Amino acid sequence: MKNEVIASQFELLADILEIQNANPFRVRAYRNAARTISSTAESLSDLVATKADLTQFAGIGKDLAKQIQEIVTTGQHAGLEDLKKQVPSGVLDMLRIPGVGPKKVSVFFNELGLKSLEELKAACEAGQISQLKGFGKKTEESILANIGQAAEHAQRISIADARAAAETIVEDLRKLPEVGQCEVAGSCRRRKETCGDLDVLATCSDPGPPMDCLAGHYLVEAVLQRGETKQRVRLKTGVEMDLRVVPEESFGAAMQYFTGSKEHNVVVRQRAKDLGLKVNEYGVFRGETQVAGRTEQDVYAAVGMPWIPPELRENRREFEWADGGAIPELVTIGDIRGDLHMHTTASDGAATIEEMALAAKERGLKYIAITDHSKRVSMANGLDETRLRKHWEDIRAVRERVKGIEILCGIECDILEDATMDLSDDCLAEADWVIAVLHYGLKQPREQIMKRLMTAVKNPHVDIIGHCTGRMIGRREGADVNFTELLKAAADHQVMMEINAHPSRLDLDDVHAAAAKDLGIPIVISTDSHSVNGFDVLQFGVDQARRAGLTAADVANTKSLKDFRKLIKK
DNA sequence: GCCGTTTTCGGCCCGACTGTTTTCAGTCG
Repeated sequence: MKNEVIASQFELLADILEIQNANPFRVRAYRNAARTISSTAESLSDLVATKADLTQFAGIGKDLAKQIQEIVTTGQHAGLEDLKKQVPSGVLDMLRIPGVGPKKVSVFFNELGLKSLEELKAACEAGQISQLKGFGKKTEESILANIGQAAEHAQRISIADARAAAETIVEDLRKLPEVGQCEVAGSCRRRKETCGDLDVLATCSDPGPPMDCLAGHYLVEAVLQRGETKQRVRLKTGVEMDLRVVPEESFGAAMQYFTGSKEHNVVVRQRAKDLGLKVNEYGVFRGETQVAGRTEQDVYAAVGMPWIPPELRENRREFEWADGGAIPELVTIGDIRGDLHMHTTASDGAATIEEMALAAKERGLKYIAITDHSKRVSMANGLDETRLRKHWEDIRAVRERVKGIEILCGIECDILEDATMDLSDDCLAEADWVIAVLHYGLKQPREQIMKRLMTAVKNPHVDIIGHCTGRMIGRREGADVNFTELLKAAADHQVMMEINAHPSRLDLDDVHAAAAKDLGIPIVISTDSHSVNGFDVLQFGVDQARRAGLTAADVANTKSLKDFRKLIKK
């Protein structure tokens, strides 16, 4: 059972308890637990099987440990099943309507007996909602206007789309003479792989000009809220953006506050409280006196901490590192010297070997591996052994012509559904660099997926596992991988792990890349380029590595080719 | 429901905006 399955049961439990007006701290305990569980690299299923102590995890106590055990061993949660009988799922759907929360849903369900979005819509149209105490016409209209959004799936956008939109708007706001500083905050600044909404901060003595600029921006569809300091808009892509305008002396505090994550900030504010201080978006205060706020460095210093890179602000290990006085010096894009996953016209790429090599050289790379598809990926014109050997000859010929960059003869070899490799060992043995990947049969049961991955890891010629789960973010789930088993085997067999930099893959994710690092497994950040522009995605892979707390020393392709080769097992 | 070098009980982060109200509750981030 995947950790996400357990986490989603706790989320559901929290939703129902909220509608039932349960103790809000109890609700939060369930949400915290859900978050902890889904961001844990180890499989709770496996931990339960080995009778490990689950209370080792923050936010999991005796009671929740027992509940997890029940879910894992019986496949369900009896308490949750009871609660689901009391609150129909259609009632929970109402929580997804913007502006509608548990209190309002509770009134709709308990006083009007509404059990679905359809019934709620009909009640609004009949004017029943505005008759309720504490409700008025505006609420009724707002529900009607927003109920459609609840029916759709809450869509998060990729970090690539998020950055493109947010950075465009920030650049335009900065052009205003009245605006001082302007920056992207929120999950986009933390480089989370997807963003639910966007946050932008600006300093300006008068919030009017930046707000007017945003309201009239070509990317903006509608203004949803506008107050003294905060404006909320919906972009034409459907994603919402908050603009906050703050004074200069509060900019650092506002950046800290609105970069989040929420969980990180809870800890920061708790620590401030312990020191007799209060942290809000305007600064750090002792009583009425502001003691910090102009820069983020000042804010962290005031609560006794070094500045923490935004990518680490998830309340995972950053506080432990800060307390130890050693925040890791995270890898940067400038550290990357080689790219070890790319395609050419030999399979499904758009550029020739030479064009890719020249483009890579122009970007300052010192070495690359050409890794076209193997024959199983027929759709992508994958190579059989005869074509592959000819392709490698072509690569060697390009080596002679293009100087100043080293080119490895590689292959992206499929791990077939029956747990054999798509190419023979003899063929793989001739390669400089072998990436093993899953493309097909991603929905196979966990046992078979693991059998396939273990075949690859144990193969003497496989150097790295590429885009480990095969997920496409927002489009399809990845394979059910037992990471504890896989990473241990990779460490034992000297197999590296890839962070695929494509924004819809970013696989390994941050949590599993951190787990790989802990085991000493070299990580390679690769672009999986299919054209000369494909190299542009490198930053997203580096960002994922930074979120995992990786330094340049943890990333194999920051090394010279000579030192990189020492990490290859053969 | 979790958690504890002031604790096993009594805490659990903080403020803006909206809509409904005459001072605040609900929602959101």
